[in-house]
Amino acid sequence: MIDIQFVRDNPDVVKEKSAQKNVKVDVDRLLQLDGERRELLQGVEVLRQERNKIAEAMKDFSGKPDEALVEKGRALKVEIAEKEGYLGPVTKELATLLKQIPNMPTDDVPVGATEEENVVVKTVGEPTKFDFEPKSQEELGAALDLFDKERAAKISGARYAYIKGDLVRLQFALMSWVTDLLSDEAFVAKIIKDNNLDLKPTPFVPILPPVMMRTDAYEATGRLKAEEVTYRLADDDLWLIGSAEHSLCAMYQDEVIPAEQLPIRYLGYSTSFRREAGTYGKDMGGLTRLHHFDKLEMEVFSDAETSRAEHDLLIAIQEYMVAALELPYRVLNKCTADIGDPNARGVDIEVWVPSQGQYRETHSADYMTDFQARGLNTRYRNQNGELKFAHTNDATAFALGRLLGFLIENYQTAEGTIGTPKVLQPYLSLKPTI
RNA sequence: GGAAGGGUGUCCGAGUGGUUUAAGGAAACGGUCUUGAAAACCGUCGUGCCGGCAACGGUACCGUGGGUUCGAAUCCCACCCCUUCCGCCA
Repeated sequence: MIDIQFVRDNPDVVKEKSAQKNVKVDVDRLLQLDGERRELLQGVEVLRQERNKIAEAMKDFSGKPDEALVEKGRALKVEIAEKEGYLGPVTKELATLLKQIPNMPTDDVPVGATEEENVVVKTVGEPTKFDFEPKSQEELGAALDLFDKERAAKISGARYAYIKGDLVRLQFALMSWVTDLLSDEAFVAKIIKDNNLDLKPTPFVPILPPVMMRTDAYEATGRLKAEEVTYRLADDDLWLIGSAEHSLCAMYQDEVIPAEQLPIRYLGYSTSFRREAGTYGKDMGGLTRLHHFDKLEMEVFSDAETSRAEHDLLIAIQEYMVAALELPYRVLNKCTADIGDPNARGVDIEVWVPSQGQYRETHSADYMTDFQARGLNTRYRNQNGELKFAHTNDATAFALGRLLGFLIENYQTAEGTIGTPKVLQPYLSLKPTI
């Protein structure tokens, strides 16, 4: 949620930046309601003050009530109820409009109307070359018996898979590697130093979050989409999370975090559930787009002063990990239309996919400033003793399903087997296929 | 699924109609004492909203929403959540 004071002070900025995000908002109506609400509120508060004065006076008459005062109190009660009746709907509509306003993009977010206008910041490595005809992940999967979508379709439907054998071991190796890496303070310190960031080297705490969330908490995160996007367990008022980020960012709802505990860095692991409605026919092959996939996700709570550096840290870690896997990749600075409503900034990393001859998204990094925490009422007390809304950042560590498919394509050999990335070799002692 | 207990400030916890401006304790912060620290002692210490340049004033808030009352943390109704025990169970 945005700060209403910001809207009052900068209505034109809000209009302009909302439009850049393709979000329709009625700022004029919002401000009109805000004015009405304040006027009504003052009227009500004056009456409440009178009522409180009567109550105060009545304290002295305990035992023998003053009929005149009682009568005045009765009249006030009716009047207050009437005015409060006007206040209710105005407050409600105002809240609805306020929730529709997206976070303001930072100045270094390119303005664009569609994802076509995302800006490629850099490209690292050359598209993988093969001196043989490379196979697609579907072909590799079939040849090496790494996943089975036909049987999954029989029992669950389209967009499900049985992931098997060495591909499972590859996933576990990736998970172990990343968990060890990010839990290591020296590693975090190194990335901070290499990127000239002014941050504490607090390591990431591995965490397994709940995969179901209540409606109220989910809504507060700003991440709950309609039932077309998120799976709902209607009988229990629960939703299946679309990312570990969703239950991680809600962890400190209605809490005040002591400043010395910041930053809090988590490495969450969970299965991510997505209905993928509206994507019929898209990415039907392989493991690129399934109804659920396992994902390692970084989540950071920080103060306002360091949150942008935390964002840069997460991107640097992402790059480090993709580069360590020796995958060709590029980094995109997403344009205003492509970052989410709660985002102030968003960066994607895309990995080269040989069978598609293009880069495909495997990572994203989201910088929310205090927008998300305001909705969740997650605060911290700064050194001056003031309460501030926390700043949140999240970023993909690895979206395993999709990454596994892209990884095996890049690592395939002329013999039809798959090589093992160097960094995973301590975790993976594979024979024939990998 | 059955039964019982409970939701109060950063935390613990008292509080069954008006001196609640929420007792008391802890933590935190400031000070006294001390070579320094600890301890002890003294002091400060809730949040949101509205108005105000500010000092400050007003108002709301004791799980949520209704209700009773001149007046509700306190009484009534509904709901939500947590804990414990039983049942089931990886």
